[in-house]
Amino acid sequence: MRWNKISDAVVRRLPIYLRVLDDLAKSGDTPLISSQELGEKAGVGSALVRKDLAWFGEFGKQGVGYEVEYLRSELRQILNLDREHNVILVGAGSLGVALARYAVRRCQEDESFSLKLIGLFDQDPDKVGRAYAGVPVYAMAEMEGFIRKHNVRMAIITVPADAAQEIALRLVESGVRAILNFAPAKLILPGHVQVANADLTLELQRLAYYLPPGQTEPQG
Amino acid sequence: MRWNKISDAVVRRLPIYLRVLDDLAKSGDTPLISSQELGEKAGVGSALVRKDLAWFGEFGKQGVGYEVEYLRSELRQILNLDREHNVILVGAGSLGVALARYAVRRCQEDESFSLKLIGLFDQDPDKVGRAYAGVPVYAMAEMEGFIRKHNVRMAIITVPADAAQEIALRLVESGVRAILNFAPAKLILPGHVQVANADLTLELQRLAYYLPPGQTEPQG
DNA sequence: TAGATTGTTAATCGATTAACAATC
DNA sequence: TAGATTGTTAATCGATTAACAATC
Repeated sequence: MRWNKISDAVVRRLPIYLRVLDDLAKSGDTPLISSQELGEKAGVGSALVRKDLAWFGEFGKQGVGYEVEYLRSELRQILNLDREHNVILVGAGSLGVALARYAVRRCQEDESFSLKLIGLFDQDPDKVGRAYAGVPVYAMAEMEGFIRKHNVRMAIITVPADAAQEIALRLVESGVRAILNFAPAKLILPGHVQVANADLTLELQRLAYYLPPGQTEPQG
Repeated sequence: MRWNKISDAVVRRLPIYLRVLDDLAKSGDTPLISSQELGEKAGVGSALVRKDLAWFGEFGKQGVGYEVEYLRSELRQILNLDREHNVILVGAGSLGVALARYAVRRCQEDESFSLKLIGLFDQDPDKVGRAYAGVPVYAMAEMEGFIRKHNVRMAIITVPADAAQEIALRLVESGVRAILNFAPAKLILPGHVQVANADLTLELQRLAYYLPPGQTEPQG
């Protein structure tokens, strides 16, 4: 199956639906769910739920709803989460290592996670050869070979902002197609590469907008 | 100044513009910038740049452009980044600690960051009393008092998913108005509270959609 | 059958882009 | 003045919601 031009807004909601279905499947409460209920749990209108799903097929039954297990399995296929993907992380600083632990734990606990972190990369010779959460740290020079050897298509970038663009280009040239970027920098990459920005600074600064402009010091 | 109904999409771009202006101010290359250039550096159309800024005032000069320093200072005011905000972080696990280090470093390096992490909170009695990146860890029981005493309006949540909702409610009841949530859980909170979700799992799963459905194992 | 809920079309809403008069 | 670029209005584009016939 290949779907032409599904909008990014739609794709963004699919993992949310999947999470709801995963929880439901785990609890085993109900074998069926309506677009109404699924919408409520996902924080989305019921019409939008139906429309999103309808892009990919007819998964429901009129008058009945959606079979939880069936829809779950379909969503996993659509998201390519029915098989594992090898992932690497570049930049084994404290954030990188923390994310590595997080990803490894997630992989163990969550059946739908489907992403396997198989290598960390770092400049620092002291870190190379070590391992965090069971994932070895390799030297930057080995990166391209490693990506090709293990068919890595997804990477996480946690290097400083001024190194991010260069690293991203090296990743892409070696075959990486999707990047989760934590560096506070805009990556300029070919259109066939998907980038998700996890720029904490931007998020925090944006939140500050909503803070009432009052005193910051203690009132007492 | 108070602006009624500025859309979230607009607010989201303001920190991006600010970052461009900060870089420009630091390099000192040019005292003026056009909406065209600013747009290019921010990854946004020039018309949209002008429209976004026009919501808040008339900051440019026809035929000339925008004064970098002036626009920068206006944006900082609009985003409430012209004064420091006290921030706490709940959940001093490896991710929490890594984010703490990140925030502290950011605060030292980046003049426009304007957020000061003043406390970590954790359940684990072994962690309470310690400090990471110079920020002390407090017991959960002290949280409400601390928030009120230090007038904390913003918080970062890095606790496990099943604890997130309860923690969020406690934060909000004590006066927190903006939350950056790393827990993979949808927070249900009163409308006056702004939540930014940094749900890594959702981002990674969404990226998997774009991976070509080929073999995951080495081709060799 | 009667009641419920899907898949889909049409209507609405909101955000982005194009265009241009105003003006520096 | 002539050239450039803003601020703003109108046109376009896309995403969400409402409504309903089809059908389980």
